[in-house]
Amino acid sequence: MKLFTIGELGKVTGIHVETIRFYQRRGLLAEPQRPLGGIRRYGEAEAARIRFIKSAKKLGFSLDEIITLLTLEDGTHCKEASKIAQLKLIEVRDRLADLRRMEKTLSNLVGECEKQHGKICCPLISSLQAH
Amino acid sequence: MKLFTIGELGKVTGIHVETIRFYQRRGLLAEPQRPLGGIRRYGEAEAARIRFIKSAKKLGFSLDEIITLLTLEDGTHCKEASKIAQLKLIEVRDRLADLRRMEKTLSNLVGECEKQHGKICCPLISSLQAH
DNA sequence: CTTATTCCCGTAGTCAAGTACGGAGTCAAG
DNA sequence: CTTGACTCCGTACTTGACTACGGGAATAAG
Repeated sequence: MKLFTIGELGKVTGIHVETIRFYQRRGLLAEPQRPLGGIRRYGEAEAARIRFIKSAKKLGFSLDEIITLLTLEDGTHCKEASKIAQLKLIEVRDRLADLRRMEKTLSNLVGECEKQHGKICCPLISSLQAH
Repeated sequence: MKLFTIGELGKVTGIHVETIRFYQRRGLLAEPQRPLGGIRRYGEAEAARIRFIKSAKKLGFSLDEIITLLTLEDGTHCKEASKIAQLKLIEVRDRLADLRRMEKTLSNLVGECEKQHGKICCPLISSLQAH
């Protein structure tokens, strides 16, 4: 099992070292114990956690929401986890619907745009109307 | 065709008035001409545009990206629009894949969590692994 | 051993996206 | 025709999420 320094961790995840340290302060990531004044080492689990944060951010979740999502991972308090998961699931499905509409509209647009010269061709806004 | 004041527009869209004015300054929304020192009026089109901005934000797009998306709507310069749309489409599909994985994991979690007492039950992070 | 690189940690600065404020103008109800 | 709510506009403040800085410690390479 390979161990990284924080710099290497930053490199493999594509996240700035200072940002990783910021996530640690914000409680998204635990700081491994350092061997008596030495340097902390990180494993694949931490890298995975950071990649998860990265993806969730891209999907529009705030750091606070991501903290909530990450507590689901822990496997402790399953009952509450299930409740939170249900709520998050609703949000996720909502976003999925919006994204699907957007995807459809964009792909139509790409396909049709050049054919319909001079016509109003981009009903993107209406794609997200069914609030 | 009903016309709103900015306050009413804020109410029907659920967006703070100051935020609407901020969007106008940022160029996401045109300010309708005001009748000689009078008060501006807005229609359904503006409301739709704001709802679109709201949805796109929720999906993790920045205001600058949303400006780009909105230019697609205009119907002018179809060729460039098509190019931009293709790029955005890739992003959107990428997000869709992530969201689908998250959705699947969450719904599994909700279904399975209570059955598997005491087991580690929440492999949420791994759901976004296949970056 | 020295020197360069990287780590540690606290503090401060930046940027995007709002949100608040205050004074002057407008409008609709009574 | 006044009063209260709302608009307009500019400026300033706040929040979330980083990003940079600086001085001292640790480790790796020569």
